[in-house]
Amino acid sequence: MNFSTSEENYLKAIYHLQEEDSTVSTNALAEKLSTKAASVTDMMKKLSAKGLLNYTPYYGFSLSADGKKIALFIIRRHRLWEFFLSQKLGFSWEEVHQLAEELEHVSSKKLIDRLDEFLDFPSYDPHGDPIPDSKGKLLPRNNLPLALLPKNTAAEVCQVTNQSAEMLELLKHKNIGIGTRLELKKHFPFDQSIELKIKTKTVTISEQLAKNIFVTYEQINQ
Amino acid sequence: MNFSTSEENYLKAIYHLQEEDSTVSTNALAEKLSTKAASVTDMMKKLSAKGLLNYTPYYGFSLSADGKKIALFIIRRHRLWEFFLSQKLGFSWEEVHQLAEELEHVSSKKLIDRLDEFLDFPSYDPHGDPIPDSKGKLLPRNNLPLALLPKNTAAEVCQVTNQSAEMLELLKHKNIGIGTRLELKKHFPFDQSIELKIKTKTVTISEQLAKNIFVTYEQINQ
DNA sequence: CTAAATTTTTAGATTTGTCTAAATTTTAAA
DNA sequence: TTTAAAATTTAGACAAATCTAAAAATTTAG
Repeated sequence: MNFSTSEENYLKAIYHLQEEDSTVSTNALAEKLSTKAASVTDMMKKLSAKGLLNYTPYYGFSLSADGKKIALFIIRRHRLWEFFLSQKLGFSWEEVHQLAEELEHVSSKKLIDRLDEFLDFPSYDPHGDPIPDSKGKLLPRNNLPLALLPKNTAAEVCQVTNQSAEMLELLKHKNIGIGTRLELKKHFPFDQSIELKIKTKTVTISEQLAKNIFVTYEQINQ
Repeated sequence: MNFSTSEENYLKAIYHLQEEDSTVSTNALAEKLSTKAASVTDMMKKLSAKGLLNYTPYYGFSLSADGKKIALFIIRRHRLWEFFLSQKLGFSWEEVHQLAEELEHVSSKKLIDRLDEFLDFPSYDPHGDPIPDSKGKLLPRNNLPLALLPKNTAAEVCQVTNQSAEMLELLKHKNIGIGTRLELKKHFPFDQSIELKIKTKTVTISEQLAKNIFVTYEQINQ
């Protein structure tokens, strides 16, 4: 099935509002989408009829299993484009979102899967939000300050706080960005500096820099 | 000014039809866009009112200077995306067009200029059609079989005829694709093989392969 | 537990892009 | 040069997505 840009925007907005509250109200959605309550009601009838929503008039709505699946694919497209714009085209994190809002509606699955591959299957977008994989699965967001990463464990940079020009310059020089895969090798108590392995190289990072870098790694099944 | 997807498609179609005939008829445009003559007339009134067309009812239409400029920017977006899809995501030349039809309507100038830079400012798309530069200028299309390129002249691969898997495998091995910059160094009459310089490397090409590769180079101002 | 306030839905209108069918204009042919 | 054929435009309708204003349902407060 194919959806209009407008339908997709509604599905995505409902998904995000559901992260806060399991049921979404007409007004909340209208505000999120900068539209009017009456327009929301109209669209809710439409999405309900397509089986994407659980909707009881006057009592709010939530995504059905189908609706949730579609929302995750839209979010996948959005976040992969954000990653591309940031990593490959050098856009700043503020610019990336608006552009991805447009690109996300190009819906070819093959295109998105190829883009994913081209980007080396990143798990997190430039804002540190997880990117659903090609089956719609999301990694849990378990961001960890780099300094707390267990040693010799494959991890991925998923968020970088502080976006000052100075810090970005330093990160660029060290070839570290969102999606960079690394391992923590050594930790020196004297100045809290750490040594990382990135691909085959060894890189040293100061305490100040490490504080601003967050990583995730595959948790061992418990 | 901003244009709807539909307006953009009309402008682009008129531009292409004008390459054949300087004036475009309602029916020709309707057929090109798989729509009805009445819809075309409606849109022509709209584009006329915006000053993008020269339009005399019953006598066809042509793009105004403004309309042409906009059409060229849309074509720029289309062809840069085609180049990206082919070179970076590995799509075949048949698949590329349909996907670019959607991507071309994302209209941020900054995005397209960055994409252009990322792709290293290619002059030709995967079909060998010239890509307008950021000012809307098109290189003339002066495709030349690789074997006829003057020696020691910087040139760019702009078209590859024959898309058999075997040939693509060979091209890939030799790191040759649309946009590859090269110079002809030597030509051996014995077997008509040629030697090229690509970046800093020397590459040998058989007569059969050379026949399928077309290049352009900057003509000296005459 | 009623009445006011709030939220949501309905009714009816608007815009964009499209369509069919009818009317008009141009072109071509006898 | 008149008339039939072809091309184009106009008129009127429709679907999608939106809006405003009014009506209906729910919530909250006294």
